Amino acid sequence: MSTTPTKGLLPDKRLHKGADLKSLAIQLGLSQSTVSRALRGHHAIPESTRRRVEAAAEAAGYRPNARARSLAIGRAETIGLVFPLERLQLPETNFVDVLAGISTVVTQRNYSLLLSPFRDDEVAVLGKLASSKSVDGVIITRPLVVDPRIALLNQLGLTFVLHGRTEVQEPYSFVDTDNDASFERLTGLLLDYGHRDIVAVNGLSHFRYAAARAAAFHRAFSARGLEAPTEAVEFVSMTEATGFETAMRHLAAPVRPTAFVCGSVFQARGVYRAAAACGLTVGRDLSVVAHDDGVRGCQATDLTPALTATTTPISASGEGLAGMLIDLVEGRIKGPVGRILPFDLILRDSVHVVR
Amino acid sequence: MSTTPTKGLLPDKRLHKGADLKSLAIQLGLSQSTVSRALRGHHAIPESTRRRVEAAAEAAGYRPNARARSLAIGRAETIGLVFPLERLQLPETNFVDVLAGISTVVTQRNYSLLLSPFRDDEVAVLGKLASSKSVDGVIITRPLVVDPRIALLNQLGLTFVLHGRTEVQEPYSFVDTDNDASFERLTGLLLDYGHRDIVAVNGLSHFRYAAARAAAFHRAFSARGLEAPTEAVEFVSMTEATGFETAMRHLAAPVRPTAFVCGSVFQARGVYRAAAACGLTVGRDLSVVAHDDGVRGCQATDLTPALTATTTPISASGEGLAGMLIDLVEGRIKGPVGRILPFDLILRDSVHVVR
DNA sequence: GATGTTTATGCAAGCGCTTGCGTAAACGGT
DNA sequence: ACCGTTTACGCAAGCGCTTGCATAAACATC
Repeated sequence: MSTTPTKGLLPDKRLHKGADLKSLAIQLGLSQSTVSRALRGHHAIPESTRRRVEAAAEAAGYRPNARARSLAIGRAETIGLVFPLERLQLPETNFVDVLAGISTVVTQRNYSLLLSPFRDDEVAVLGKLASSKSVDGVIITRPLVVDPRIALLNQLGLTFVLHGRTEVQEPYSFVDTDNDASFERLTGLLLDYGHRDIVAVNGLSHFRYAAARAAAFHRAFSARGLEAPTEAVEFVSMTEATGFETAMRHLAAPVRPTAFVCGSVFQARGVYRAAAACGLTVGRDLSVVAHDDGVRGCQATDLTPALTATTTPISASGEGLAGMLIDLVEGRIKGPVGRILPFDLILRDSVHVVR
Repeated sequence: MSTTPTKGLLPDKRLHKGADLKSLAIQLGLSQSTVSRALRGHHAIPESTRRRVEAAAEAAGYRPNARARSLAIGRAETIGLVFPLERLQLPETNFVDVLAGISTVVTQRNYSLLLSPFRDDEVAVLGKLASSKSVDGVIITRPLVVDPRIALLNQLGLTFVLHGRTEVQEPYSFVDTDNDASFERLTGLLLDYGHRDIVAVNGLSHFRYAAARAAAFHRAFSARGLEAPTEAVEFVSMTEATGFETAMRHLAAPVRPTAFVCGSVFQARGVYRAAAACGLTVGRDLSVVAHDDGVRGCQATDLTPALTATTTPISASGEGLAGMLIDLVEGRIKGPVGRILPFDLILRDSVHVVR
């Protein structure tokens, strides 16, 4: 008879309440060490024993107590994702895709994912995560131009990976999309179509990506021996409303821009609305292009005319982040490392030629 | 001098690498027991000592090792959220709001949130969570009409809370929105406006909420001494496309329905499109109402005409779930308990009167 | 001053696992 | 038959915390 009482039919072995190592060892007439090693596929354990142990473990529905194991091996086999709670509350679904990518890889690699949202005090959350040792590493997001978290985390000795880049001396690992090139390409496209009075509807200037995009915007001009008009770059939030307002303001100016390059499809949608409000037809009287972060429910193709935009694999960046972080904590790779994901430019119908 | 070497300026105490209990105890000239108890605010520790210990802990940036603590107290102070990965990938942002609510409360109550997505084998995930003891309890979602997970979890002895309800004998705790009443109310509204040929665009029939809504739909008829037309309830997925198809099919039938009651704004949007395709004006030739789960980027007010719909506090259900689960695992309440969140009906312009 | 009661603190045994080191048995070579 | 070498496994010491049970000092009681 088995030591685990069988209540009724057990359609699945996983239904057993898990026993512990000790009971399993006793039941097998082996020591805990041997059982543990057999289960971990240690060498020095003959194939025959391993099989026997594995069978028994399977039958008993045994799984090592994760907390005890963590304590013993000194790793949690868990990574944390630290983010402002609002990223789950705003319309910006972008983050959710990243999250999907992260959790895919984390699960694949047999890790756990700890969600650590914060309202204001990210530093406190990071400190807590580090000192309570509940995770082996963290993913942080939305870097500022010069981001203080890099120094903090290095000092805390907490392994981390940044989603994006930042302009600091300290070493850090990251995964980012190629914002810079994307924006340069979009701007270049407009310039090559003859546009000169171009307005960049950019993100908020304290975020590094926005700063980078502004620089890229200007680079596109200089690469062609041109100079961007003054006050051509607007640093505003990533919403439809700001896209609308910004566009309205510029369309009412004495020198009306002929094109807008936007940081997101949301903003582009606002620009479309402004165009309509001004009696302009996008793709004929006004050109609009954008960087498309693949936001759900707000696709470049949903607009009329369909929006010419660059596109990046959002959930792939989540996968990249998680994979890199796990490699880092397991010591499979040595940081700092960085990875920049490419973008695609998809030409649609929102750009017209200026003669 | 302090035992923690100070590297440069420390703008924040949280920057210290956390020491452990032992060092802290030695440094204070106390035993680990006393320090531990002082930190936990145990009685039998005089105020003076407590202060001294707390100050030292704060200064050293001490936080108990979560894994060791878990092991010792036998609880993980962590709850799990088990869900199909696709819920993060589909346009359905509903789930994200629930998640936001959950993480808010989890954080507030000083717990951690473990995300456990699965691709196919939810049973395996639950079994693993249970036997590896990595969480104190789990939140499960999307109940079937008769959901086998209830029995499974009860057998595994894993505390859980269900988001929704199911028709099983076994005890379970849950938080749900008042689907039944909501659908009955919507249907009743249409009936009271004189509609009789009403089509319910419902969710897939294996989900309990869809079954409940179908029943509610019929209840509304019988409450008025009426009978629903045959094949009035369509069990389809919650997308714009199925809303469109379903509506097109019915609008092409010999007896054309005068109203649709939809399970979500997505479906309603599809119905609107179908109406347009058939040259019908919603709110004049055709009535549409829906249950609004508050999906972002697809609001009842975004449609033209604005959609009459019921609305429920989605993130509140997340908060309810997390709060209930934690109360349960801490033994503050005894299960099973259930909570049904109310809905509001908001009248807009998508309903017309049939004489 | 002997006895009972608080009050303040420490000892040490876990929690369930991993792992360095030790050892007995089996093996191989000469 | 003797002595390395594997081979297969067990012992026991942790990992860092909590907590039941002691203990010692201080105080009150008669």
